[in-house]
Amino acid sequence: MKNKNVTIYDIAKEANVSPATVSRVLTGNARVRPETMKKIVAIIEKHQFRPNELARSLLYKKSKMLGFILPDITSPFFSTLVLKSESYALKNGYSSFVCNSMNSREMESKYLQTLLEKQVDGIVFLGGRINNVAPPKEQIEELKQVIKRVPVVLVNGSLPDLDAPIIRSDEGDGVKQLVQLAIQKGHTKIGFLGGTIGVTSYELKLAAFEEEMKKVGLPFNKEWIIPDSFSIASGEIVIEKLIQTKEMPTAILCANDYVAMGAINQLQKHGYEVPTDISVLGFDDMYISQYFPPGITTISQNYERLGQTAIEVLLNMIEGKEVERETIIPTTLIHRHSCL
Amino acid sequence: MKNKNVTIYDIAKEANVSPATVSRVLTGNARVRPETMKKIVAIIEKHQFRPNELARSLLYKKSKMLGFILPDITSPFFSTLVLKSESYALKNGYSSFVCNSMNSREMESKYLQTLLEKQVDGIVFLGGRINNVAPPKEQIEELKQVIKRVPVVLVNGSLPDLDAPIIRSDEGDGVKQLVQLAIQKGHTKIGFLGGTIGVTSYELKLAAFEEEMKKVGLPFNKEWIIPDSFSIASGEIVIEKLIQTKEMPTAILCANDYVAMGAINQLQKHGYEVPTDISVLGFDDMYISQYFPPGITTISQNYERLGQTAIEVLLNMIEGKEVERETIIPTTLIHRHSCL
DNA sequence: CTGTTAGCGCATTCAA
DNA sequence: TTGAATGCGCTAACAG
Repeated sequence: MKNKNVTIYDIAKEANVSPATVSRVLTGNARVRPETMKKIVAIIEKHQFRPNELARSLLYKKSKMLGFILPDITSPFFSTLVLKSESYALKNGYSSFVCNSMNSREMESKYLQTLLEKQVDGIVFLGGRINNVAPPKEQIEELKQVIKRVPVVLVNGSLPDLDAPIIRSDEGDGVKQLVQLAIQKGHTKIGFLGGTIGVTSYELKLAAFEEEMKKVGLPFNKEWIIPDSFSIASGEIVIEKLIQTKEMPTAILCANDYVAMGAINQLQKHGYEVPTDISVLGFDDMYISQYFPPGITTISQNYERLGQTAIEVLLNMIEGKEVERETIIPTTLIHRHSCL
Repeated sequence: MKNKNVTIYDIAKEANVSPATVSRVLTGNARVRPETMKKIVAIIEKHQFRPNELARSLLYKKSKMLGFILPDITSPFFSTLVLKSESYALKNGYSSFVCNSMNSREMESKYLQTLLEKQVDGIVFLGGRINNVAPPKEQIEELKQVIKRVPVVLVNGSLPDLDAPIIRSDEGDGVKQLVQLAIQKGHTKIGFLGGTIGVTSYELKLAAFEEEMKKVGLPFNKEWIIPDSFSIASGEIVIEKLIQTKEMPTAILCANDYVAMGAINQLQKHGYEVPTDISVLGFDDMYISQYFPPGITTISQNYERLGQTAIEVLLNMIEGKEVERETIIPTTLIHRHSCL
């Protein structure tokens, strides 16, 4: 069986001191006579004693734990963001719970409760309900209750009438950069493919696309706006539909790099070469994108800054400081070879 | 400021009962008069009261928390595995800490300590030091100390002389299936590319490759064994080297799908068509692999079973049951179009 | 069925 | 500089 857990009492007894003194050397919050200290430290080492953080948390009313709620860690966007955030949180002494909701609202609720019960000091919410254009009232209400108890930050999303700080990358501006690039390369017939209707990341990008197209006086052809979802398979589907149209665009913006990959594949199956016959632009700059032939021209979200800022804001809230209601992280155009 | 946390004492006072009674309705471990129950439940609802799990953990000496130590959640292998594991853990009432060590031994050590202090009930260790063929003694020793305090399972790795259960997928058999497939397609000149020397996943696969080649009496040409690492870039590098050899193989096994992708790209740059000129076989069956032209023939590790089994074994250990020292999960050949 | 008490491991008063 | 006592929030005896 496992070692019975050794506590400060055991250490104290062995050192012939009181538990309080052991606690003092552990925290360093009070002076201890050097010899006593040395003796205690030796015994701590000997037993490989580590203080029970749970007990401390109970006392301090601070758990030094953060929760992340996200749809699916398997998606490069979320995994990269979590990686950066977690690393920054650790630097500040916080451990991270990762909760995959699988995009289910019930799971989100369950995890919200669990995180509350575990007494996390803060929650980072990504995707899911905060990406819905019209979320049900109960879902908003639930989160409203949560933020009364623990600080929450929203990344790349929002919820109407919810007073929680938002950290988001400038997706709209990213789309505009893409449109500008296409125009600069001489394209005038530009489509927008993929993305899920009702999901903010799609609606936002589409709105920016329409705005930019109209601003520069280019035709906004509804036939070339074909939503579906954000997967590779979706990219294929969307090309099948595009091919049915009277006329093909010469450049297409895709809702993300997955859609772009599916699109490129499917275009080639139909004999279109990318970028010579048609230019394809992505979004997100996933790890594979630079290698996916011919190399996808895309927008990089600044994951490091996005993650770090989210944690920064969250920690500030935890410390009771005032924080920005919304922080926008710029996006960057990555030139590669899928746009000519 | 935040709501002062309400406790069972507050609930008890408001309901004119003792804290113990409130606790009883919370746990359901003892009968409570229906009316009392109703009253208490109402007050709990009213305050949205949730019991402090930290306090419970302190009492039960069980935190219902699990820790995962892994190099990098951004890698599809790890993220998929974590996703499956976490979901299964949750079904059993456990929350999951995810710790990205970035393949640094110091980070692994730090996280090990943190997890111990947080009183996790068990640890899943993936990659990092347990994937080294010859790890330093201190690293083994450290883990030996850890397993004295908390159950640990090792996934797809091991540490000499460490008494911790191992769950691994049958990588060796996977390689053999690949070799068999190549032979069946008429190949006799087969190479093995990518992978990092000194990392078990490479050494293991290479050994299986050599064994199988010799078993069927095929030439084991050392020129066609070119290690590097497990990245896409590595696949490109490795092809550059392969092209320098006197003679090209007609089929290559790659250490994983990333290497295969890089290899396919680079081969095409040199005018080799996959699979008509050369067959390329991968390993891991990542999400992109089916879409990466021409569709990568590869080996799927059964992530769901791998993850679930790891958690199962860990939970059994936590409950003090005897467990298998080693569990092997079979791998599956996925036929696609990169092997002709 | 319900209340009282004690203790999980720790840090912090307050005295000495 | 050190020790004794207290309480963080909860549950499990033990009485009643």
